[in-house]
Amino acid sequence: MPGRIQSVERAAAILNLLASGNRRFGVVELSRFLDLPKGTVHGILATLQHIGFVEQDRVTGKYQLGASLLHLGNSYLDVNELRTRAINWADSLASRSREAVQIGTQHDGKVLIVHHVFRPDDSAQSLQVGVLLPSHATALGKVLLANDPSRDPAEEDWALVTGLTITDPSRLEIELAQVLVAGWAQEIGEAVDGEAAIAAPIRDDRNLVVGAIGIRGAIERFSYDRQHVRPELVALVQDAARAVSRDLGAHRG
Amino acid sequence: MPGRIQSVERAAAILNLLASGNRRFGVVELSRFLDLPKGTVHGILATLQHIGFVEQDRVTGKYQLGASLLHLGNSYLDVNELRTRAINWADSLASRSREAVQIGTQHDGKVLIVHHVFRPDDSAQSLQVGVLLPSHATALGKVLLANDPSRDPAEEDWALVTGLTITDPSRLEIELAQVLVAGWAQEIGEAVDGEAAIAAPIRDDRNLVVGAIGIRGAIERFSYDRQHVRPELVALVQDAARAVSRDLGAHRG
DNA sequence: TCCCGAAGTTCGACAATGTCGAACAGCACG
DNA sequence: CGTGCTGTTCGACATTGTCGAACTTCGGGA
Repeated sequence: MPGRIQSVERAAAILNLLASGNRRFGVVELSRFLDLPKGTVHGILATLQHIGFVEQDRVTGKYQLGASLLHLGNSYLDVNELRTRAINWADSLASRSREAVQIGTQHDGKVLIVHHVFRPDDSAQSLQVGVLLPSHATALGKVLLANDPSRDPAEEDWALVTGLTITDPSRLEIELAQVLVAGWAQEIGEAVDGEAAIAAPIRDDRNLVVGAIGIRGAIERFSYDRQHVRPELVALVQDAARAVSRDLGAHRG
Repeated sequence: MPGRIQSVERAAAILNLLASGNRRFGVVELSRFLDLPKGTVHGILATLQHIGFVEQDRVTGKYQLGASLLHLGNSYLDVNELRTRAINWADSLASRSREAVQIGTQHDGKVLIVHHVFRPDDSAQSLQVGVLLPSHATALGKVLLANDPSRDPAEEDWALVTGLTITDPSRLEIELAQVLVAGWAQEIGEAVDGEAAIAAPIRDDRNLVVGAIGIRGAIERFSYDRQHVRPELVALVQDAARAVSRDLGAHRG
């Protein structure tokens, strides 16, 4: 019988639910979400627990994600070609720009951060690898959206992240069109209050955009008028993006 | 039918295999490892690919881990109580000791790093969250082994990591006994050439050891004679461990 | 103190489900 | 142009997971 394996898909649905709120879930709660008998859900949970993908709180009986997933996620980083190739250039971009560097891929309509270099000379930063960020509010996301031919612009609805986030679809489309021709994107205070970012696309050997690299930091260092970012920084990001693309086998630009 | 769900366990076995070498695996290769028909393996892989847990190289047809796992692993960190409670104390330990801080849990006989604070004023460090380290060669691991009542000392065989790694079981047992009474462990050049580490146990509300916190850095800063570490550093680590334990609800020191 | 409700867990019958292995298709090498 | 690898498809079979009712445990009200 060809097709998807039901129990594996259900197990994945449970894991995704568990990942969706940072809290523990009960059996009946999960069974309501998935519209499945609680006996069935319990059986899957018992299996997932046995393999370490979920853990059960010994006092409340509720379930949460398990430690094995942390190691699996980390192992993914080792085989991610984009990240492997980009690491060296990311370090260099960080030291030249003196800002934090992020590398992201499109995942599920959002931006998945696969690499993060801290800003030099500043250790009070939190690590972002593995985080999913909203596409429309980040420079990385705008680059990925603008270069994604297979998306449906009408479909999504964009949530407000900060007061400055672009939520109007038509205004976003205009900006994405500009990003596409310019070859880079900016973002000023749209994702985090007081922070700005710049990003440029990374292309593979078929010249398809497979990711984006960018820098992020305080608005004051990125922009003098809170409208336009400093061209020197844009040039640094574009140089890094081109260098990574070349490493991945891209031919043009 | 109570018990484990076969297909889910098989899917997990495939994921673990894929995580075990940083390379791509073919269908037949996996089917040989698991002793399953390749049709079966292919069906599971197709499902795992559909849910984003594995990805297929479009040119070679081989499989590797998928990006969804990175996000799931990161989500695990949000619900990990040990990590949540320990973060603040870890930052403080890092700034007091001026060394990199690690927090680890026992997982599969090894040490799983769940949190990592970079050494202040030094940005050339690689992130370790999600990494599995050998127990017998690290200070964190020694603390966890010494406090694990359910392990079988005879069973394991300890691999050489550096020239200084302890591989003799009886010598290791003696050291673990000392760790247990002293309440902390050291490690000098046994995991990484030129690096030393100190760790102490973290206890939960039942006074069981659920993790360990420690610092790691260049041997020269940790020890003057390459035999004993500086007592001031040990005191800092023990203070931090006690503080985290108190946060977790532990009663006695 | 008792009862009720809601939680997590167990269990067995049923049939839907995943498994198996042979056959197919595509590629690289000789 | 065959030969030996891949990864993939397919259908029959019976193993396997699913379902839902019954059990147990816990905690809050009455």
